[in-house]
Amino acid sequence: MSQPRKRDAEATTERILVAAQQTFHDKGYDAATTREIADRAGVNLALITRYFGSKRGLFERAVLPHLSLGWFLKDGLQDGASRLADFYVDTALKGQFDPFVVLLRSLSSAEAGPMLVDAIQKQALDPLQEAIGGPEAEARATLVATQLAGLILWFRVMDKRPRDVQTRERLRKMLTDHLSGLLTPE
Amino acid sequence: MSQPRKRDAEATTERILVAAQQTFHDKGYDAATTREIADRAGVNLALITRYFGSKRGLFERAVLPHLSLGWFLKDGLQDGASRLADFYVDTALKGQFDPFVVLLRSLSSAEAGPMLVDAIQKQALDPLQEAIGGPEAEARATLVATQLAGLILWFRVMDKRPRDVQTRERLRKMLTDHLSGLLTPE
DNA sequence: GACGTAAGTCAACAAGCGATTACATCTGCG
DNA sequence: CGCAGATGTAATCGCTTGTTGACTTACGTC
Repeated sequence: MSQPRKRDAEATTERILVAAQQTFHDKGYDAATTREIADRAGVNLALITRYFGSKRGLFERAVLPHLSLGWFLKDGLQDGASRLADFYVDTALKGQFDPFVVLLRSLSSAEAGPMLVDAIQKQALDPLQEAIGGPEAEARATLVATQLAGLILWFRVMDKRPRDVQTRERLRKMLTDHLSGLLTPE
Repeated sequence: MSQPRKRDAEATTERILVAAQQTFHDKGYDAATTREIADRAGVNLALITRYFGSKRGLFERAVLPHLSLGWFLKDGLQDGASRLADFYVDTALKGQFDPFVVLLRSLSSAEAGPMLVDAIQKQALDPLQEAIGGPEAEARATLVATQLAGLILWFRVMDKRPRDVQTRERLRKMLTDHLSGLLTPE
């Protein structure tokens, strides 16, 4: 059994990364302060600069790599519509780290905004468009992306997820139909 | 001919309001500084406090009253789908004041966020839901709102409006069909 | 033309921010 | 053991922010 070392750079960077994800999720890039991240990690403020160079460097490692849509695309587009609808309407994530929520809460940031826009294009939209294929791919991918972005905004950022199950069930069904028509040419 | 007065409180407040709309549109609530607003208005910084009490007071008068969907709902829902699609896909507003863009860029703000969420519910979503009517009204209104919010995000905040007219035309048509199905029960 | 008040100006404050510095302490290795 | 480098700490720097209060200037009235 390896005794947990009192000084362990690897464990410390990991604690900082997790604290950073939580804090960026809750506040967005600008409003999240390095002091709060350090406090949540139970770590001295200066260690953020030491291990990640800057607040920006921390953001690049804590958030940017997770913007991929790979978890969805890797299983192909069959059943894609219902899988997306289930995940975004039925699944209630209580404040858990979601990189797309970070994106929505960091749009106004002059520093983080451009990074995020670039990352989501390359990691999410381009692959989705390619997976759809055909001459209408761009239009279809845009509608899928904007519909999902709006739902994340509504449910997870503005916290307006419908209370009653019946409404959610109607929503899930309508959304499934809509996405299904968009993902697979009829 | 009334000579423009050198000292005119009414004109000054108006200049501040316009400058505030532009600045909040470009930067969101937190990132917009009172100094930049004052500069854009060609006005002394302290006048913002004098006329509006605080940055928050200025925001409440410059942005909140414009979140209504009245411009759309007043003509009823017939042709509503194509009117919305035209406006959000075809119309290219170059950085002009759009209160919904301000909302998207101010989500992370602890001060402005709650105000905006509350205002959009009462001024936009509730009226839309009532206009649609029927047992499915909430689900339908939610899908309309999230689809439009996503488009505003994509086109006007992230600046990802498709370049070529053909893609936009496809997009406009698909969106019209989709919204049409949502706004009027089939 | 003096004068009171509305309109506008100026310098400064306290608070919070990211980043840096100099110092203390622990750990692994010879 | 003894020491060099890795790891952690505390204090502080320079900067920007919203807000404030005292000051100055212009306008309308008599």
